Amino acid sequence: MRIATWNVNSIRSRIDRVTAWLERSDVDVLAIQETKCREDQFPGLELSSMGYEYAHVGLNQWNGVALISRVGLEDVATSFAPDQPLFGDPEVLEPRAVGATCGGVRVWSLYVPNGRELDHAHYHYKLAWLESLRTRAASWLAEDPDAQIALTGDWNIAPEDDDVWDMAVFEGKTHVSEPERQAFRDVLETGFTDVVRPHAPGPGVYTYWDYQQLAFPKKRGLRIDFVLASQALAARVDGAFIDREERKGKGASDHAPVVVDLA
DNA sequence: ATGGTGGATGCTCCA
Repeated sequence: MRIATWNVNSIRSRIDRVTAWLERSDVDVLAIQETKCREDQFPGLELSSMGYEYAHVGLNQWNGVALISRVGLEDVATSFAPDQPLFGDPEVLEPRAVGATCGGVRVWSLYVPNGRELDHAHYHYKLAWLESLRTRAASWLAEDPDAQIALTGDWNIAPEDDDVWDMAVFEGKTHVSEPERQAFRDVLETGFTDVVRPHAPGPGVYTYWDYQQLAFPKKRGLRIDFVLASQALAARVDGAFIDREERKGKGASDHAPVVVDLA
C-alpha cells in the first residue's frame, strides 16, 4: 500500500496536476492540504471517476483538508479532538484535520496553523493546536498500542537546522523557533516516527520552496511536510521519497508530495 | 533565461 501527503495550494487550480500525478504515482491514499474551497466546490467527480473515495472539510477560501482513498475510507472524523483549538473572530473550528481508516490504517490529513509571526495570536494558536494534537495522539496509542496511525500533512515546522536552506534567514521567524520544534518533538515522543527521513537523508532535502525569488531552482527550501507513523505502522514502511519533480514547471504547488510505501 | 510569487477575492489577506 502506498500513502502520500501533499499541500496542493488550491485543489481547484491544481486539479489537473493532481489527477495527472495520481495517474503516474500509483497512490492508494492521498492526504491533501490547502484545498482552499468549500465542500460544494471540491472536485470530487474528477477523483471518484479515478476510483477514489474522498472526505473533505472546507469552509471558505482558506485552509481545507481532504483524504482520498481507493482502499476504503471509514470512520471519517473532521477534527482530531473535541477540544481542537478554535481561531478567528468569531472563533471557529478551522478545517485543518480530517481522519479516516483506509486499508486498516488510521490516516490523518493535517494542516498545522502557520503561526505568521512569533508572538502573533496565530503563533499561540499553532502551539495550542499542536499540544491538543499531541494529547489526543497519546490517548489513541494508550487505547491501542498496536494501532496503525499516520499523522501526515503540512506541519509548518522545520524541526532541524538541516531542514532549512539558510538558518540565518529564519532568525526570529516562525517554523524554526524552539517552542515549535519542541511541540513537534513532543508529538514524536508520544510514539511516532518520521518514516521518510531514513529514506531521504539531508541536508538539502526539502518539501517546500517559496514561489518568490526563484527559490526552487536555487534550492532554497524547507522540510515541513511529514508522515509520522505509530510504531506498528512504522514497522511496515519499506520505502519513502519526496517527489520534487512535481515542484517543477508552470502551475506547480509550492509543496512537493511526500510518499511512503508499506509492506 | 539576464528573470524576481501565487491563490482567492474583490480594491487585500494569506502563505
